[in-house]
Amino acid sequence: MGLTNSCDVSATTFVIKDNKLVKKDNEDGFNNVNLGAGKEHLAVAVEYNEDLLNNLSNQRAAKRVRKPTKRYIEELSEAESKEYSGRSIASTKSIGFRPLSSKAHARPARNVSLEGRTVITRLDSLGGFGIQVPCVYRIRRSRPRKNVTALLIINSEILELNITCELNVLLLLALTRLLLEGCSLHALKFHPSRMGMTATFIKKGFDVHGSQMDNGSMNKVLEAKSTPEQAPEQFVAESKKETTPTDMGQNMGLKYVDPSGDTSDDNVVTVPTAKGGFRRKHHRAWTLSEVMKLVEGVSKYGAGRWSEIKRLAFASYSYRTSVDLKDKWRNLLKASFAQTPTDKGANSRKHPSMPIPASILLRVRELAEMQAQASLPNLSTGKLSACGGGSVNETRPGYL
DNA sequence: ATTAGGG
DNA sequence: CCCTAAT
Repeated sequence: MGLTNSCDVSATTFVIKDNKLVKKDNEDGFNNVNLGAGKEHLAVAVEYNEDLLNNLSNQRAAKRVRKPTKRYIEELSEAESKEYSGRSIASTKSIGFRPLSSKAHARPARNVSLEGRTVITRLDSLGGFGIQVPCVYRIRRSRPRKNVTALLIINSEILELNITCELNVLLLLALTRLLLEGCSLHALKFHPSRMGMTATFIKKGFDVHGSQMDNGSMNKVLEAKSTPEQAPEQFVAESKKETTPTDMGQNMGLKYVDPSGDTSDDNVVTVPTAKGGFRRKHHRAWTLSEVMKLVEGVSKYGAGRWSEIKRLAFASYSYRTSVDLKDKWRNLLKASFAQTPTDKGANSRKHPSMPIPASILLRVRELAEMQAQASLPNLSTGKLSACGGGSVNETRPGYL
């Protein structure tokens, strides 16, 4: 199984030989792992940081004070990369598949303990197999900050796979299925694309080096696509149907199903950073319905309960994070209180985005005042202002 | 993991 | 929208 990582880290190639996983260009050492046979004990787990037990927060009485923000990236990236390369060199073997102790067995448990580490997982049924996936799959819009270590546990053999966050779950699931189906892999290729990462599984018997990839006439090529904004649950197994009837089941892939019908571009623009570097910035214009949902959410659950609102009102919008909601609310607030006057340069734009209906801004203002009241232990028997709905300060300061 | 704020 | 600091 040739695993060619064309990403940012080093490329390593693996090949499957007689049910053994063999590192391609370095045939010695650790890397013979039995991949064949049995389907019973299989688990896919992804390690995740666990030092956090959510504290129920008390009332935030005063404004949180913050240390002067230390600006990130370049300064830090150097240190980070230094650390990373150091570690990487120290354990070159850990790049790619690596067998670990086979202590951990499998009866699907909530936590899998491996060499002192505890992996917190959730049992998930995918394609009829018991597969453990991380409890929390944080969706990051951009490249994951750091790699995570994924563990593949097959027949008591444990493979460690270092890949980047967004990619791992998907790939592991796809790979797992392939292995369970008894499909012998010959190679696994990764190729980054605009929309994320694409992995191609090549069935055994296909000589990658000898022929062209796109030729693939009689060869089974399986694909798995990963987009940073997609959650694993949104993938469904799919049969590719281009096989002879007898080959059924050997040809499968994973296909993404976008709930919002948005399979397309994510509007990424690169903006220069203060330190001369660049960073990517996504933009997704807020639609009116999104704004309304946000307002509704705030009215129901209260401003500040962003994760709640996200879960309950924005479940279908994978790209709106709780932070996005918070930011948008802040903007709405600003807009709703922005007093009228002379629309500034805003409307001089060519295609001014649709202004937020005054009614909504009004609602925002009401909610804002309401919540402000609620959080303050008012001394004056707070019957003072009942959030008078009649105030009319019509403006159009806000835009979607 | 979540939330508040600054940029 | 992105990023960090504080919870």
